[in-house]
Amino acid sequence: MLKRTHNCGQLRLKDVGKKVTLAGWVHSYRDHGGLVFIDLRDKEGLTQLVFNPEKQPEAHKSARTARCEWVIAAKGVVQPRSEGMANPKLPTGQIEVAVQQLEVLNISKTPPFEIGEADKINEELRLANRYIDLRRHKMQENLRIRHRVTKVVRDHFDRLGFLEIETPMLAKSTPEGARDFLVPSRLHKNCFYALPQSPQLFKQILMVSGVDKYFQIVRCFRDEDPRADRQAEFTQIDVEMSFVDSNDVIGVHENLLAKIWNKILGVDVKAPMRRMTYKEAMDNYGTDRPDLRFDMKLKDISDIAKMSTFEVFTKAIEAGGVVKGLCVAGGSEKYTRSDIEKTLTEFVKDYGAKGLMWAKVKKENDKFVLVGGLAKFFGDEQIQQIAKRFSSKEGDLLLLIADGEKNANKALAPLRCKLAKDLKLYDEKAFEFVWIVEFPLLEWNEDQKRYDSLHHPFTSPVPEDLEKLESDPVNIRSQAYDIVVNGAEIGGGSIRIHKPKVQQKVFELLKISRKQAQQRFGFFLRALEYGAPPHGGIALGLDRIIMLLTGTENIRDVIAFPKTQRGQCLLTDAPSEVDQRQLDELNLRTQRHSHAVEQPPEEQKQ
RNA sequence: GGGGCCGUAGCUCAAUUGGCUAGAGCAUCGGACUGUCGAUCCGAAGGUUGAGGGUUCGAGUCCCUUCGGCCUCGCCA
Repeated sequence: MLKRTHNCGQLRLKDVGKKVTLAGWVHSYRDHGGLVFIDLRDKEGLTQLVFNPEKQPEAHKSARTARCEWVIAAKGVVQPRSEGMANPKLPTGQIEVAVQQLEVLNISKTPPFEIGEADKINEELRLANRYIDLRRHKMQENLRIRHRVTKVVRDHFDRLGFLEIETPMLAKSTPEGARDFLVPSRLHKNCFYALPQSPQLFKQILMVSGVDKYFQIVRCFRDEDPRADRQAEFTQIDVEMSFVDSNDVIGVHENLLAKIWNKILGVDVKAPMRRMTYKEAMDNYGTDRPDLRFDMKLKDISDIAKMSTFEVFTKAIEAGGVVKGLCVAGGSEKYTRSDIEKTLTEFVKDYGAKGLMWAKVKKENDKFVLVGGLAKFFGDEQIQQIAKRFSSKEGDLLLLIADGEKNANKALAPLRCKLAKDLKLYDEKAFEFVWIVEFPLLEWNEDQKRYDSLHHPFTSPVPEDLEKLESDPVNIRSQAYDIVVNGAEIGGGSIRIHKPKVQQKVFELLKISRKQAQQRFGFFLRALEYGAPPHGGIALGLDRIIMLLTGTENIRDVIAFPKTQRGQCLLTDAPSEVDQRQLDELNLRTQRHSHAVEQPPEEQKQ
C-alpha cells in the first residue's frame, strides 16, 4: 500500500518538485479523454491530481475508472499550475500533483447524496447515512471545533489545579426534575439504575471528599421531548469548587468562555462580563435569558392602562395582572393590520396569550396620537404618557398584552425575539454575554400547594435571606447564576447548601418529608454531616456552546451521532426490541408480551 | 398529549380547476474530448408520487387512516 507523505490541505508552491504521496477520497473528477483531473479530499482539504496519458498511461487508465468517494492513494510530483490555471478557491489551488502511480484502496457505491451539496439534503437521509454526511467540510469543521473547545476546557482547568473525575453512569433514580432513563438491574431483581441527569450530588460529595476543584466533560440524560437545541443525551462541562463564593465561580468561567471565544473565533469577549438580576431581566425582557443584541425593552404600563376605558385592560389589572408590551421602532410601516392581527396574534397565542392589542404611533401638531384598535380607549394625556414610557417615535408600533405578569412575559419575550429577527435589528455575528444573578430560591406551585426550587434543591440562599426561610420563603434570593449568550442559556450553577439543617429546611418547603429525603438523598445528607466545606459550581452546556461557535441552530449538527425528535438513531436503528432471553435475565416482561400471554389462544383469530 | 410544515427518479425540485405516456438539473451508465476545477458535448437508463383505503370516467393533486422527518406548545428540578 502506498503510504501518504502529506495531507490534502498541505501542499503549496514551495513544495513544487517534491515527490509526494497523498491518500483520500475522490471528491470529484473531470475526464477530458486525454487529461484526467481528480480532486482528492481528506480531512485537511482538497488537492488536484492530474493524470497525463502520455507520461503515465497506466495511472491515467486507472484514473478514468475512478468515481466519487472511491478511496485512492496517489504518488507523484508537485508541480505549479500554469498561468491562469490556479484555483483561488482552494488553499492548494496554485499547485497540483502529477500522478505517476495510482492505487485504488477501495471502491465505493454511488453515495446516497452528493458530498458537496449536502446543505440542502433532507436531514433524515443525512442521519441514516451519517458517515457520508460527516465527510462534508462543514461537519468536519464542527467536529474539529468541538474537539478544540474541549481541549481549551481541559487545559484551562488543569492549569487552575482542577481534577477531571468520572462519576457513575449507572446511578440512583431521583424522581425530581426531568424524567429518568432507567436501566434494569440483573443482579437486583425489580430494581433500576437511572442514567444521570447530571452528576450533581456526586460532585458535591467530591467536595466533601476534599477534592476541592473538580470538573468533568460528561454525558447527561433527560428523557424529555427534544427540540432544535435540545437532545435527550447531551454533554455538560460540569464543575464544582470548594471554599468559594459566586464571584469566584463566575470569574473562573467567564475567563474560560472568553478564552474559548478567543481561540475558536478570534473574538475578544470582555471579562468581567455584564451582570443582571433576575428581576431586571424579567421586568425588561420577560425572560431569565434575555437576548441583549438588541434593545426593545418591555414596559409595564398598568398604571396608565388602568385609567383607560378598555375593559380588557382594566379588568386584567383589577385581577392583579398587568398591561405590558413593547414598542417596535418603525413597526407601523413594516407590519400591516393583517400582519398584526393574524401573524403576530397567532404567534403570541402559541405561548398562551389570549390576545394582542396594538396601536400605531403618529404625531400631529407635536403631539402623539394613536391609530388603530386601542386609540379610542385612551385620553390624550394617557397617550402622551404611554409614548413617553416607550420613548416612542412617529411610525412606531405598540404591542400590548393584558394578563397575569407571568403569562404576559411568557408571550412577550418570544415576541420580542421574533420581531427583532424579522426586522434584522441585530448583528447575527455579535455575541452578548450576561450573567443572570439573584434568582429567587423558590417558586410557589399553585397546583401542588408547595414551593418548587427554581434551580435545584441544593442551591444555597443568600445568607441575609436565611431568616426568611420561615417567614417569607418566596422572597428568598438564591446564590444561583446563569450565563446567557444571545438569548440562549449556556450554563447555570449555584453556591450549594453545605449545612444539613439548612438543607433539611429547604426540603420542608419543597414538601419533601424527612422520610422521602432519607430515601432519595440519604447518602448525600449523611455526607453533609461530616464536615462539608462551603462549595459551589456550575454546568455549562457544551452542545449549545458549540452551536453558538459554529453558527448553527440545529443541535444535531454539533453531535456526531445524534437522535431524531422521537429519540431514534437512524444510523443504528436504536432503540430496538431485544431477545426474550435478555428480558428473562432481567426479570422483565413488556406490556405487549404480557398482553399476548393474557389473550386467549387461537380461537379469537379467524 | 396538542398545533403547524413536509414526504414525487439515487439527490434537489417541477407538474394550471382533478385531465395526454409524471418532467428538469445533478448523480449513474455508454460514447466524444489534452488544462479542467459546478468541465463541456452527444446518447441511454432511471418512478408502487412514503404506505393503505375511499371519492371519481379519471387522483401526485380531494377525503380518511397510517408511517416517517422537521418546527413548536406542554415537558426539560
